[in-house]
Amino acid sequence: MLRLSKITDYGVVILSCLAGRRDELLSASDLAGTTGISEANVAKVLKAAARGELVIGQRGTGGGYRLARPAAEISITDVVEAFEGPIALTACVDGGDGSCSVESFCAMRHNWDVVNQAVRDALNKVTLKDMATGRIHAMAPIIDFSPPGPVEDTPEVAAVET
Amino acid sequence: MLRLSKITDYGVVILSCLAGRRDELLSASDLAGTTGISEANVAKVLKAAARGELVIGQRGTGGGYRLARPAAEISITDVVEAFEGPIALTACVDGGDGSCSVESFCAMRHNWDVVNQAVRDALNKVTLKDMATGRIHAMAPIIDFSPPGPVEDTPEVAAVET
DNA sequence: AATTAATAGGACAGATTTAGTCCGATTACG
DNA sequence: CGTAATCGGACTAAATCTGTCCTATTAATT
Repeated sequence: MLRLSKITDYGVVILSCLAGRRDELLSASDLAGTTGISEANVAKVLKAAARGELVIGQRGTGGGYRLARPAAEISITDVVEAFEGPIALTACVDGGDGSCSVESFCAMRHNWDVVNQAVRDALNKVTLKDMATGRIHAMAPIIDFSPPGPVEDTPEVAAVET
Repeated sequence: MLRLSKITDYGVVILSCLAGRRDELLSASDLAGTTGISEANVAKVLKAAARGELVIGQRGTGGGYRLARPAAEISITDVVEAFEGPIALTACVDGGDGSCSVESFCAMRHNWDVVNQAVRDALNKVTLKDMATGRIHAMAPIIDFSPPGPVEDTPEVAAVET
């Protein structure tokens, strides 16, 4: 079901919370209070986020965390990839090792790559700022795969060939 | 990493294989031979696919499976949802039960819904026929969230408001 | 009628992954 | 020097996934 782990789920909530308070240092326990997530989990999430360079931690008395970049420049793709690694819907993607038992079928690999890219791009269009404040109103996600011919309904096609 | 379970992964391979041979009855062991997936797993996948009404099983001698619909009418969304249930990136979606500890933050729920829909739509554009034979060439997945204004670059916007 | 080839449904143990907690080390401020 | 924080990792329990097997059921063939 394309599930995200809870850590990532928490991450989006916590980072969105930080997004609203740019330039403020919020401690893990502050954020635990605000979000209702247990302090231990908030800490875990923030440590991971710091490693992923999404937030910057300030140690010591009065320390805390703040976003490493403006909220509008951190996408859901960034967050998801920081917590869960590269976005890929199938195991049959990264390094071309022989993990796929049936090489003949791996013409599909190319197609998966493109599908993965589409998902990545979709998530990339939503930023922490949107999650925190905005309201996403509509989307027109289009995967065009008409072989050589003209594009069906989107005039501007971002070629994603791998 | 937005991982699909292996069963679903197998499912796409196996169903794509069936997609090439419309109107033929292929047994589980046939497909195991073709795909290199163990017979037990192929059987498991096909049983699930039959329950999900993606394929139709014919019992008895000479029996086997065939796609329930033309390959071009079965999307990756269909397959994924058949094997893994509804596509949703966060737990905070279905039935509005109070599983989300922080109601105040669930303004995000709306945004997640839209993101989920975008992913669903992206996967919906790829069919088993494409996976089996075609080559997806490009995609332009767009999530537009400019609040009230006109759409950025796609003229035809499928309004996805929940 | 018996046999055989196939799907249908589910039970099951083992392996893997995830979730949540906790402890010690490090850093910075007063 | 003590306190308040981040940082890094270890650890256990729970949940999930994987792969296999067993037993029905169904249909064609002999």
